[in-house]
Amino acid sequence: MNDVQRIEPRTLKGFRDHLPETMIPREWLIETARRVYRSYGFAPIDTPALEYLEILTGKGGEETDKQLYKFEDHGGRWVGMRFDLTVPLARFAAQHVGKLGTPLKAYHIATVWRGENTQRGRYREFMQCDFDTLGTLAITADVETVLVIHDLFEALRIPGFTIRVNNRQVLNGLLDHFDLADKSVAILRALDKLDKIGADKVAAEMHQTAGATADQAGRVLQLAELHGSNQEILAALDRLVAGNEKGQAGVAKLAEMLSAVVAAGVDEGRVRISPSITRGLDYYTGTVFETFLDDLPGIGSVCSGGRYDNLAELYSKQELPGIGASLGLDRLLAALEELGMVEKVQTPAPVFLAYFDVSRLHDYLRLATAIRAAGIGVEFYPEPKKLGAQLKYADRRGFRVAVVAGENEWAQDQCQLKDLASGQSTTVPLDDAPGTIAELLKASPA
RNA sequence: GUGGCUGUAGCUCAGUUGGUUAGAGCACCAGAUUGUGGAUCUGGGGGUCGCCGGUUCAAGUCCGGUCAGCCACCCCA
Repeated sequence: MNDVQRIEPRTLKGFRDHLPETMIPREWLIETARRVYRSYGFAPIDTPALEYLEILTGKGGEETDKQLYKFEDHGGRWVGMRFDLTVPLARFAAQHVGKLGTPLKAYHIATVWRGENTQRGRYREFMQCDFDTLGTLAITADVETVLVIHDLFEALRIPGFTIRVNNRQVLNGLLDHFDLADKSVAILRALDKLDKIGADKVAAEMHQTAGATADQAGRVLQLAELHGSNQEILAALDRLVAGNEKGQAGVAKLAEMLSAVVAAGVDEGRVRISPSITRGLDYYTGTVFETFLDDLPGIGSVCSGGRYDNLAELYSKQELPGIGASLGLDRLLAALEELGMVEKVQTPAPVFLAYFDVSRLHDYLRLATAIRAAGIGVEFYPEPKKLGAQLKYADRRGFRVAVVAGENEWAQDQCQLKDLASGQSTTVPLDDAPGTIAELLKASPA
């Protein structure tokens, strides 16, 4: 029995186990996202983890192809594990839009895989909570996307967050004007680093990778470096894109979106026009979003997305523009943990039932059933250990109420209800227990 | 993928120029208190010093490799 060959238990780099203390808040995040998405009429969908490799390659850019987990399956097919949820959604929509019709509003909460180097809040396996609107170019969809992000972070009770928005058309318009349109990916990528490496280095990179002249780089940077209130930035953008049709359209959309969002009741401070936000993925065409936590901007965007009007054309002749965003569940959770906003509750059931009088097993089980029938979760301790030890366990695991019943209580058809936070206990008739517990839980919400 | 830092008990960490049987706090288990937790005291269990190899009479300590974590680049949720 002791001479078996033991295998070291371990997990792959970037892949993690999830213990109850993190899985409980994780599920809460998922449930909250689900609730908010549904409240806007988004319907759940799911797609396979594996796709034909050709579906996944070349849609997000060179870099994403490098990070893709791919292999040959047992049938000799080249397959890849989904890298995000947007590309599979585009395939899904192309395949099923005939049946589902448009506009198609869907949410998708699932795991994705990227074979890149790990860091805090960056894993090789992580969960995204996407919601998307397909089949409409209307600005309403862009507006709603911001509203959903806003409602989501409000529902998550996150006090400080900022949704940064931009529109790629603004910059692309300028690049058309310079005949640099085909280099827009390289330009945007360089621009995205503005906050980190500064204007001089960005200009140098633009020259090197996109062949932009110093004057052109300067004009682009001038646009990206704008700061001030949303209105000031919009006014400045307006001047910079004067005479450029596409750029003007982009600025107009930004303005229209912002005013609609404010009209819908969003505090304008939550939404900031940020001309340097461009997103690294190649498929975005218009509006783009990134959401940062004010207290932990360094961890990066926790909810990003944008408009991708051409993505589905790779799979279908039908026009299928889309817009959506993705909550980075695992990154957000890592951030909340670091900010001390994750409560260390280790039990999903609020009530603890001590096993005390061995001869009354059936009575304990009946009592537990009655409490559960009232919609309250109960954990029954499996062993008739010393009461003190059981209460200690209940305390450590974060139960709110302990139910204690021994020989004396059973003899009188009663039980003791103990509020574990205050230490106060009351004795009630067995029949009243579920109701009284409900009141106790209501009186001291977790 | 590249570079830097780190890796000793479940957790946070000590460990002297290499030198007996590797320690502490917290956590865990038992008891003091045979029906009442979060306090105190006493006792107890738990360590292939990440892993593999090398140098040495001797390696937790030095060297190489490897795996993992963190940081930067890159990119991104």
